Amino acid sequence: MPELPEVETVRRGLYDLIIGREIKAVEHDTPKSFPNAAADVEQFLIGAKITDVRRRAKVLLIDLATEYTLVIHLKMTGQLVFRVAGIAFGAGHPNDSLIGELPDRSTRVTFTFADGSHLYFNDQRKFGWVRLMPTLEVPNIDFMKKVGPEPLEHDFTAEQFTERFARRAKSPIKAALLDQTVVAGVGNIYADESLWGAKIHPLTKVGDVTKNEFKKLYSELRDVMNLSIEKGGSTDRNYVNAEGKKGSYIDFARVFRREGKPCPRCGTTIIKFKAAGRGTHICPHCQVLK
DNA sequence: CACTTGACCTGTCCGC
DNA sequence: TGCGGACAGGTCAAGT
Repeated sequence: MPELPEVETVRRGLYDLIIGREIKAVEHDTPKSFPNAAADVEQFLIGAKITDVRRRAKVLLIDLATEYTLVIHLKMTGQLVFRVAGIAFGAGHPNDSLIGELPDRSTRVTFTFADGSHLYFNDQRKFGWVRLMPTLEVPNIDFMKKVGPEPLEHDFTAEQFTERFARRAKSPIKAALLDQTVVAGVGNIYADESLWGAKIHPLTKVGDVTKNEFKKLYSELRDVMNLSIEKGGSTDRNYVNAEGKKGSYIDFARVFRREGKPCPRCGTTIIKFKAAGRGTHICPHCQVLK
């Protein structure tokens, strides 16, 4: 579910809500969602205060004063929702809330803070996970060692972006865009949206994408991700922010989940097919396979 | 090493 | 209404 803009939205929300809070207890319904040794939990999590909330690619990092970090991946259906004790943000709230009382049946991990508030990790499909590890070891995780640069960093240039694709010359551009070791944080929504913006067919071989097309793809990807962060991310099904509310980027999407509707640029009917193993949306007039 | 496919899970939607 | 199958925003491991 969540891609870079969604994870960043959760990060910003959590940053404002949980910094300085002290963890009093943790419960989980499945070891898969929280695969940590009880001794580590007792020593480095319980009683620890939260000092920072960071993000790298689609991974959330909640730093603790014990110099341990909660490393969290939401995968397809993960949610991290904060609730003040006794107050249900879901009930009686405007219709931007997707969930009601917590915990619910998808709640996998519950953190209870010393003041009685809670942080819930919900995950319908159980692909996601929360792991506790020393802060200094986080960069040594295989994923962190292999993951590509952050596309929204100010000093990340179009030239660097283009170079990252060089070794994937024979891949369809969409598969390479989704490859986290090329560039961090791109998922199915922003791959389709940025390829439409740059007028590139998703099955175009990387080696056939011109320098100018890469330049356009680079700026479209950054624009679409920045716009999404501004809109609080995309809620297609499950995604909610740290307060349990939906994001609205999907209302601004040009092709994603808009099959059968007109292309906003030329009016041609948008089609959906399978590319790189994923549902893929294009305008067949604007995006032509070379 | 580059590239593709299937697996991991649960829920929902669509066609019969 | 019931049931089987396809599909869902992400990685991994194992295959070629």
